[in-house]
Amino acid sequence: MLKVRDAMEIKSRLWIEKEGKPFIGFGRIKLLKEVEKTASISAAAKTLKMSYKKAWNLLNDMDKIAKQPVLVKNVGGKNGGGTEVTEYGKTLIQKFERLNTNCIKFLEEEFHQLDL
Amino acid sequence: MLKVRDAMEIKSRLWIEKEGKPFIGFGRIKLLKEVEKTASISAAAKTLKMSYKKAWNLLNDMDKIAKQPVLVKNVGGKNGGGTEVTEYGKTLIQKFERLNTNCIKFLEEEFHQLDL
DNA sequence: TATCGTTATATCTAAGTAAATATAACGGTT
DNA sequence: AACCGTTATATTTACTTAGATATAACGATA
Repeated sequence: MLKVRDAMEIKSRLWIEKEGKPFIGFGRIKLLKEVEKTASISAAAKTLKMSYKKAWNLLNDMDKIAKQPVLVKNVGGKNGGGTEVTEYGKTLIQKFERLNTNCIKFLEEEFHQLDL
Repeated sequence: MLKVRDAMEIKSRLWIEKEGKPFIGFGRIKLLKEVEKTASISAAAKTLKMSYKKAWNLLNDMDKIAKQPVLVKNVGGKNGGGTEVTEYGKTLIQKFERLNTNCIKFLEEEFHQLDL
């Protein structure tokens, strides 16, 4: 017998590492998307209610690990500068989100034919 | 062109919640397996280098959430007592580990046909 | 050359979490 | 009844991590 409403739900988090160090994951992709939208690290940090330092650290670590540049940062100049997400960075967002979506779908299917 | 050795690797963590509260996940299942092996919370905590309190809390929370008892705890008596994992608890271990294995396999396949 | 908002970076403070410590309760065994 | 090793629980301490704060560097623009 199947229950109509089962409060149990499967959750998952996935991320990609390079040599044991985190490269991209849920939080970094969310941040990267916000940078893409605002073209600014500080603005992205603000909307995500995250300190600028933390955002900068996350993005910088990611950029150092990536085989191609993820960000183009401009210091000074018009409006103080800003940060753009490269085409490579945009593909990272797309690929990670697709992977995550597929994983969730897979897990939902597997989980629903389980009785805990 | 495919690289022979790509240091990038996909990682995942999955867990099951009930009404927003964690039910079982990587750490709890690992602990539960150790309790099954040693028939003792304190012994399991010691081998996993975890404080008894933390182990007890994790197991107790899990047990409270489960629809059936996961543990049979004996206080006092021969050897001070001990803790046994119920048949239901054993099925939880099996099902979670199978789910996790399947998920990893799925992600590996998806990930390997990705170029980051 | 003064201004502005950003990136870049260090340092200090706070908070949340884990760990350590202590102690009570328990009930077969001796 | 005393002992033992466990479960059960509270309280205190330590630590790691996150957050706040401060400040320098930058370079187009006016």
